[in-house]
Amino acid sequence: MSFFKGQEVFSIDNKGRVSIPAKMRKAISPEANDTFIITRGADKCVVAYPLNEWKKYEEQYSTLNQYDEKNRYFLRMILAWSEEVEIDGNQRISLSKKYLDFSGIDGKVVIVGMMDHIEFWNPEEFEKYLSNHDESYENVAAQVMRK
Amino acid sequence: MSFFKGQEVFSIDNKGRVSIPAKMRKAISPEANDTFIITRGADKCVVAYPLNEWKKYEEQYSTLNQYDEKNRYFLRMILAWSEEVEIDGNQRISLSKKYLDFSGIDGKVVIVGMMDHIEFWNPEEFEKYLSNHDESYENVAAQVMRK
DNA sequence: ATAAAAGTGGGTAAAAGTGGGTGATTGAGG
DNA sequence: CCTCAATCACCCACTTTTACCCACTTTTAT
Repeated sequence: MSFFKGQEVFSIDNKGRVSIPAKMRKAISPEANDTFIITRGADKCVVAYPLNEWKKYEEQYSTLNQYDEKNRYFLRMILAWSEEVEIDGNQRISLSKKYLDFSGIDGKVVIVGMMDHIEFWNPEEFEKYLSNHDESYENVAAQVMRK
Repeated sequence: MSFFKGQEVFSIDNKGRVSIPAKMRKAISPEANDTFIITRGADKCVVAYPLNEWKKYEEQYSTLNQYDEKNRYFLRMILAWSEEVEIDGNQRISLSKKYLDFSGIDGKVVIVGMMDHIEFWNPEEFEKYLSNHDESYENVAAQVMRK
């Protein structure tokens, strides 16, 4: 199982191409078959799951009853935003326009490793996100990790 | 098994022809034999099942008790609206008039991958559908994916 | 210090998406 | 039964986007 971590600031060129940081690349399982699934994050960022990690979610989705209205809505939201991309010969993926628009990414991008996936942020948005949390890191950590 | 995903905005010409998005085309199994079954969706959209996926539903349908009035209604709605089409030399299918009328599709169409099938929406109707869901995506996601 | 790997940028051939013409097929009306 | 119009299948043509290759600079490893 993959476990991504770390943070990098990389360029994104005018074709939407971003390199996958070498350190994170090492965490990709061969089962991913050089393929990522891109989708929107819960926050204002774009996320990329290696194929093998994504498949775990696919399995869950397939068990949902499509005759239920709520389930259909959920599936449409998830799936409509999802797209499969392959890593090119230069270890890059390319993000299509809708993802750049959604996240406001342009020119520079912050890449964050988040365990089973990678996140792409507009650098200013990432800054803003961090500073919007008035609670101290220690406090949140204490709450989250309470047994 | 096929797994469609993604969302595209494509043109539909005055002959009713729509390209199958290349990304979704890659998810079609060869068993589908370049054939789709078109029918109406549960919502105001047109749906297309690759032949092999449709056959799974056919099996389910044939187990339904036809002496039950509700079952008969359901089967008539599904089957009366179903039609088989083949992908042409340019990777397109053509939607006959009744589907365009039902869904209000004209000129532009939103194509959504939904696991075992593809959906075709009038862009405005799709917008409306999304905005009619007052519940936030996170909320629904939390409910649906609750273990 | 040098070689290898990582990150960045650009050119080009192929694929994808879109539109139209034509001859065969069908089906309604005379 | 025949005719004409509408529909459809097939072919070709064009534009835009994507995939693939090469090249260069910077960083890392030995």
